Amino acid sequence: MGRLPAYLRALLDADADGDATVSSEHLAQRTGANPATVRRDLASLGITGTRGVGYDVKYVVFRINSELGLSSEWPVIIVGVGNLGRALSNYRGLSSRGFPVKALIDIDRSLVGLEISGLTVRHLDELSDVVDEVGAAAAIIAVPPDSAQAVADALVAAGIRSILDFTASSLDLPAHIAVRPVDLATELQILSFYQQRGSAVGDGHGMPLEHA
Amino acid sequence: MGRLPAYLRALLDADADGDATVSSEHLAQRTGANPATVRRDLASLGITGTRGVGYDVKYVVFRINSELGLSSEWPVIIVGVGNLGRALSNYRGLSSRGFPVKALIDIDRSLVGLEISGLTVRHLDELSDVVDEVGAAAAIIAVPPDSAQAVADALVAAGIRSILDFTASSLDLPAHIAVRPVDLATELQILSFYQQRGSAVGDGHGMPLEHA
DNA sequence: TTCTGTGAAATAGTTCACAGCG
DNA sequence: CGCTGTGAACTATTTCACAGAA
Repeated sequence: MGRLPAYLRALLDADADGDATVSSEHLAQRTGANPATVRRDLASLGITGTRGVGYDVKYVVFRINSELGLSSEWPVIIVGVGNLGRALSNYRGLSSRGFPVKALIDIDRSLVGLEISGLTVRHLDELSDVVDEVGAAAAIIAVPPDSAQAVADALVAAGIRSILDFTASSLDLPAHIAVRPVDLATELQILSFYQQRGSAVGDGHGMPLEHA
Repeated sequence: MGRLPAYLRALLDADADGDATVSSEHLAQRTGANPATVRRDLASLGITGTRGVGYDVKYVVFRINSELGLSSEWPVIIVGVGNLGRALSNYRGLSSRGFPVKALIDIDRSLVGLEISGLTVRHLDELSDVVDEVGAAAAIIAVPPDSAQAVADALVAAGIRSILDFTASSLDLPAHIAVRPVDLATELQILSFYQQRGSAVGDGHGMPLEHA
C-alpha cells in the first residue's frame, strides 16, 4: 500500500520526539489519511494497537520496514529431536516466512548423526559451534520439561538471545533474553473460557511483551 | 478473557510462596497487565477484594478455575495425523492439564485404522460420530493449510465450538466458534523485534502487554 | 496509608453505507 | 451488477485519576 512510507516517516518523527505510542488520529493528521484508514491499513499488516493507548511506535516501524522488503532471513535452530522437534523441523510455515530451520540439536547421542528433514542432528555439546556456523539468533526448545532450564542456559551461553519455548516451564533467564512460551494448555483454557461464555474471541496474535 | 490463565498462574505462584493475599499491582506486574485492568477483569467476574489489603489468593484461584471450567476434563480431538498431529497426540502438557486427547482424525484412508499413541485413527467422514463418542468440545487442526477451511467447516458441522489452529490460515467461521491460531512465524517475528532492540520480553504465558 | 472500585477519557476495532470502477 | 476502498458512526477496551473503605 502506497501509504506505508508516509506512515513510516511520521512514525520516525514521533520516535525522534520520544513518543512511545501514537494514535491513529495522530498518524492520520501527519499523513493526510483518515484515522479509520490508518487503523485498517495497520490491521491488514497484522499490526494491532491498544485501545485507549495507541500503537507502539518502534514496533510499527519495525513491521513496516520488514513489509517494505527489508525482510532478511532469520536462521533458527531446534533443540530436541523428539516427535515435536521433528514435526517442527519440516514445518513449512517457518522457512516460508523467513525463519529457516538450520540445525537440529539433541542430547541423546543415539540420535546424533541422524539425517532428519535434510539436516544432520548435532549434539548439545556442539551448540556454540552450531550457532556460529548457521548464524542462528533464535532457538526453539522442544525437549521434556525437566531439561528445559538446562537447555535454555546452554542456549544463552551459546549466544542465542531469542527463545520459543514449548515446554510450558517458567524459565529463569537473563533479562536481555526474549522468550515466548507456546503453551497449548493455556490456549485451550482460554478457548474453554470463551466457549462457556459463548462470546467471540480474539485473534490471539497479541503484541509485545513485558519484563522477564 | 485471555488474561485469566495468566492471572491463575501468578496466583498459584503466590500461593506456593505462602501469600494469602495479592494486590492488583502484584498481579499486574506478573502478567504484564495494568493494575486497573486487573481490577476490572476480576470485578467483571464478580470477584471482589478488600481495600487496603488486596485479593484472597485461594478464593480467586477457585473462582478462576471454575470460570475456566477447569474442574472437569475437556476432551480434545486432533485432526491431521501428520508429523505435527502425531507429536501433539502424546504431548504430555495437554492431558496433564485437563485436556486429554481422545481421538485422532485424518482424511487419508491409508492412515485410518492405524494405532497411534493408543488411539485408532478415524476418518474425517466419521467426525460427528467421533465427537459425540468422546464428548469433545475442542479440536486441534494440524493439517496442510489448504485443507484447513474444509476441516474447520466439518468440525463446526460436527458440533465443535473451540478450535486451536496450527495452519496459519485465516479461517472463516461463524461468530460463536472460538478460534486460537498458533502461529510460530508470528511468534518468531515478535522475538526478532525484541532482539533487534535489545529490550526484554515477557514471561509469556501472559498476554499482551504494557502499552503495545 | 494502602489498595480496591469505578467514572471519565482516550483510542482501537468493527460495521455500514456509498462511491467508483470493471 | 459485484467488488474494492474509504469515511462516518458505533462499540469495546484500556488507562487514568480519585474517592473511599479497611
